[in-house]
Amino acid sequence: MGASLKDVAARAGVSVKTVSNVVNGYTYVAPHTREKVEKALAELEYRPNLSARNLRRGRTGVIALALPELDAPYFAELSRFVIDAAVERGWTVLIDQTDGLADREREVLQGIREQLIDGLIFSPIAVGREELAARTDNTPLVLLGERILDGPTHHVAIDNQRAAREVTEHLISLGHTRIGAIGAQDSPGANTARLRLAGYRQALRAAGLPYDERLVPPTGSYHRADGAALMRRLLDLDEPPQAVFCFNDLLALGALRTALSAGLRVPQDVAVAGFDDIEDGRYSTPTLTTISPDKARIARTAVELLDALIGGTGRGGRRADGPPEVREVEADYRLIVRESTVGAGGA
Amino acid sequence: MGASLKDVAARAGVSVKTVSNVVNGYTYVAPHTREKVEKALAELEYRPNLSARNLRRGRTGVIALALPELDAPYFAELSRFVIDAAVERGWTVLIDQTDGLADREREVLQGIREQLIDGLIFSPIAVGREELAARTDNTPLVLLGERILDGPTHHVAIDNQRAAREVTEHLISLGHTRIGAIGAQDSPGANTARLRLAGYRQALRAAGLPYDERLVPPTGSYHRADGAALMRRLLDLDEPPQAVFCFNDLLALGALRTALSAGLRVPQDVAVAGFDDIEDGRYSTPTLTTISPDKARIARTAVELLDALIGGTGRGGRRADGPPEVREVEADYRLIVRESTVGAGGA
DNA sequence: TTGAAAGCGCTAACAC
DNA sequence: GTGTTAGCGCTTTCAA
Repeated sequence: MGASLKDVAARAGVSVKTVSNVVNGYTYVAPHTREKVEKALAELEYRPNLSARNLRRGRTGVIALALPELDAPYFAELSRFVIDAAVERGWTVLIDQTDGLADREREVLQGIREQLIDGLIFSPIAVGREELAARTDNTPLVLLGERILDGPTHHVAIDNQRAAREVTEHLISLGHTRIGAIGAQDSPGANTARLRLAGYRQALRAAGLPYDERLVPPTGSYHRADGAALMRRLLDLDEPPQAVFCFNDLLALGALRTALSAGLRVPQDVAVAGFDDIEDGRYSTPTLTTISPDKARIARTAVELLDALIGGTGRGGRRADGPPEVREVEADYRLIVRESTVGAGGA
Repeated sequence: MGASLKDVAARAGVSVKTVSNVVNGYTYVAPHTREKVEKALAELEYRPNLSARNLRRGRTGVIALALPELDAPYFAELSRFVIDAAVERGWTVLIDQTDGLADREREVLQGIREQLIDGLIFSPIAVGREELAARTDNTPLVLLGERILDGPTHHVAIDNQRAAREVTEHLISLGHTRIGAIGAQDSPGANTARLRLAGYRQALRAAGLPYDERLVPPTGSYHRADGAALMRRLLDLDEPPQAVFCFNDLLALGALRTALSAGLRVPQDVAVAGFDDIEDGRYSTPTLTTISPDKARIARTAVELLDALIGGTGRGGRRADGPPEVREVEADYRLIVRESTVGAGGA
């Protein structure tokens, strides 16, 4: 173990407190003393022991980011922004990967890492309203990417239903009347799926189009493989859809692959739209029409909210104002129309 | 702040030590006592304070994973495996995003989070041999994805040069004689780039093909946009290449996009190969020929190595055997031939 | 089998 | 300006 404050104090011939003062940048240290201390600090290569500091301060400067899968591009992109925002405010981020498993998510809520983390940013998949309400751990929590409930939990999300409606309306405006959807889910927690499906149905209804269950095959997960498999099913129907709205870009990229390798032209033979605006969709051929949530904004807002809840900065400072009133922040999004729905010459 | 051992002890009418024994699952606690204590534990919803435990034990159960960008698919996929492997062994993982910046990487090496983490897995980009050697912090370290040097640093990597040679040989075997490369870098740290370029040149030389600098434009970073821009440059040459080896899949996907939207057929007009085998390349059209490093294996090996270096498990156990002799682990990889070099009918 | 008490390294109230 | 000291919550000898 490295040198402690005591060691440094002994070497510099001063008290522990003085060394602490220097280390923490307090004023009122005589220049001469400061110099001596800094010399000792350097010679001994002093590094503060964070465990001790945390124990004393009652906070760790660490927040946890719990999400389903780090390797799903949407979450990877989001994480990058969350970490950026957190680091900017002096926090260190610890990652918890739940794989969308209900048990793991429950563990996260009950605070496996409690006392190690000062706060938690959590993107739930499987867990629903009841479990959130049943939470006993009182580590500050901000929910991400979902409007789970109107309960007592702070969260930041886009309006999934409205966004889904807009995508569907876009497809309808293109003249399509037979529009499939990939991404419906049965599981109880699946809130995103439910909202996006609701938006899709809403748009159909408004346009006087029928809702055909065969065009909305359910899926267990949201990976490319699922999109590819379900697209195949849709194309095998007697009357395949003219357009397909996928509930995320991964599904859409899988669907795209299936359509293209079946020899279909996209969007001429079948149009495809996604959701999330991951970078892949900006470079696929054709490029992907999608909903683009303001990820940087979502991440920043979540961190700021959490920061306010914890009541200070990761560096140990204290906030004057109390916890914020706002508990539900709605983030912006944009519909981005690209080649997969409006063509472009190529492919 | 929650209940402490002392609170529990008071409530159960026993000493702190006894509660500690129960919490830590020690033997030799009378059943009756244990019962009492467990009751108190439950009633008070006791959660151990990790800062205190860490301070006492001298370890935190936390390791850091430092990498350039969480949103680059290769690193996202790798992270997922590193976290999986770490959690399996009782470690919690904290993420450090360096953006490939030399300064940030240096900070990582000097141990910004020292005393908070028991070990570090680091995927360097900018930093080179000297800086690694100059490291003073002695937190156990395992390097990832690079064979930086034959110095004193443990690492796990694939043979980049050999893999690059194999890809190039594959392109040559297809009859191409004018083969470009995208991904060369000038910066001093850029070891991956150097190794992959060396492999490329080696293959050309072995086949008696000339090395043409115009076919190897340098790049600052490894994103899709860079691949797209450089591909445009290659296509604008008087004699554009018949095939292009991109030093990672992101560059390749960008290059693919440029080629396709220029109306070229891939691989008929120009073949494209990548490196990393990220999932995007398995669903792009055409699918991407690439080098597939065994990421799960790399991650697991790195965690095991680190675990051994630290000398115990994250749960606080102790290892009997000393640190391992092996310092350089070479991971497996495979060349995966897909449509972007050998066609397939589609596109 | 259980208890008392020291001390991990640090911060902060208080004294000088 | 600087020093003394208590104690954060936990583990761990050492005694009982």
